[in-house]
Amino acid sequence: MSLAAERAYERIRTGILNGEFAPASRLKEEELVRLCGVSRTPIREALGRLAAEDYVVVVPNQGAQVKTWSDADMVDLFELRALLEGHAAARAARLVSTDEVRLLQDNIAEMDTAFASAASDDAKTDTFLRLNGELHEAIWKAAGSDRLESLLGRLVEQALVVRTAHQFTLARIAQSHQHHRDLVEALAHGDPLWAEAVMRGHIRAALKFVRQHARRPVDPEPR
Amino acid sequence: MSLAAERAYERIRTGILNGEFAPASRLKEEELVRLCGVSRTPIREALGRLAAEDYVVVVPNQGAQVKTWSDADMVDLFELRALLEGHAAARAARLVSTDEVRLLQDNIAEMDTAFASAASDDAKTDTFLRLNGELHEAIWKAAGSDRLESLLGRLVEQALVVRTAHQFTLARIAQSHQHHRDLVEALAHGDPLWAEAVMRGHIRAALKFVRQHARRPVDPEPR
DNA sequence: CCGAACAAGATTGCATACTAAATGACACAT
DNA sequence: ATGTGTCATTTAGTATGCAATCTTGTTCGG
Repeated sequence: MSLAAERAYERIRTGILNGEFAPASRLKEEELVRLCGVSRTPIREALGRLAAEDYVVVVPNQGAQVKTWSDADMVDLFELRALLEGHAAARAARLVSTDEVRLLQDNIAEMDTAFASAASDDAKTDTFLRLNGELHEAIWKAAGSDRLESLLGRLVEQALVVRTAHQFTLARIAQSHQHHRDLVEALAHGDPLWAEAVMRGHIRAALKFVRQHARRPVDPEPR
Repeated sequence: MSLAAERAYERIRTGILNGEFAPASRLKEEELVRLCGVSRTPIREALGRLAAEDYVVVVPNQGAQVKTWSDADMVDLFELRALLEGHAAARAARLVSTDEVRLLQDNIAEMDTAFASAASDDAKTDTFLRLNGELHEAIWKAAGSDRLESLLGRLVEQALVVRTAHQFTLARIAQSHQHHRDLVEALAHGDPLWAEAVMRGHIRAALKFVRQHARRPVDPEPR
């Protein structure tokens, strides 16, 4: 996908992730033309890709709508994540190199530092979100399966759609950070069963958090 | 995706699955225009979707190529299948209805009949392939997760790309059929662990078969 | 007052023309 | 003879126009 289409894709995707386009809101092509500064052809290409990645649904002759996720969808999503990220953690425990372990330990240490600092809670949350993403991605990569890595990338991004609606508490971050600490310890020991168990627990805790703080499901926009 | 694009998609996809377009062969848009009888716009839409589903790779400004799968890719694919189909079988064992069990038992019985008949080996293979597909899909559906179902659909179709290269022996079909029989028994008993174990073994046996009969990987077409 | 049919407007689907990029062949220099 | 630069050809990327379809507001009949 080249320049114009790529730009449109990024722009629309970002808009969905940060809530600029509400769930179930309709995405009209002409509207997006004005927004992205490209013509309808690359817009359509971008929408097709977003549909393939489950960000939007495209109904023939009716255009695209931002996809809505039911509570059951979320449970499904996190169950799959637990299964696949657990699997990835187990594989990573077998395959991870000492260099990669060192990077993971650095990640933990950096978060420890951020906790100890005098920064605002928001700053700590931002740091956590960044380090969280880096740590998970490092584990996917260490699992040594391109397919698993890309599958997880997509699944997790879909979970991010709802995250904007949540406030992270420091307690929640501390809990998550402890999981990460356990995870890295399991990986450093090369213990697949341990790593898998911790990862599954980690994801299920995230699900519980999301469900507790869930917004009501949004009704489709009337046409 | 609407009429023209849908037709182009089906046409190209079928061509890839049945070997008309060899792995690594280049798919030029004008060529496909003549073949599918639609203009370039829906062709591009179809190629985009095929790329999202990993049938082809699209390099910007260089067009589309039929994707090639390395041996390691295949191992990866079947490992994921074992994990996810095992998971689906376990869920299905908990959720399956008596009606669905009856349909699965009918499926087994129909294959028994086909085995006992005087039909040619090819006819038996065709029947097996159909019933095999129906049985697996029934289990995915019984697992009660739309996301899992669609994920498995895509994963398994990718495995089909290599299947055209293989001759099924009657012995291989009989082995697979016995797995199916065990699977249905486990589901009828509502035993998730049993169902999952059988399914995992079933998929790993399929991997062994594919690898034993694998063609050499194809080099990308020179440009 | 409600519902169905219709018509005007809006929006998507598809084709095509134009632009930009990459490939390949040929000539030239080394 | 081989490597390199240039240019023609091929192919992909994008914009736009027209046709087909859907949406919606309105009117007419019940």
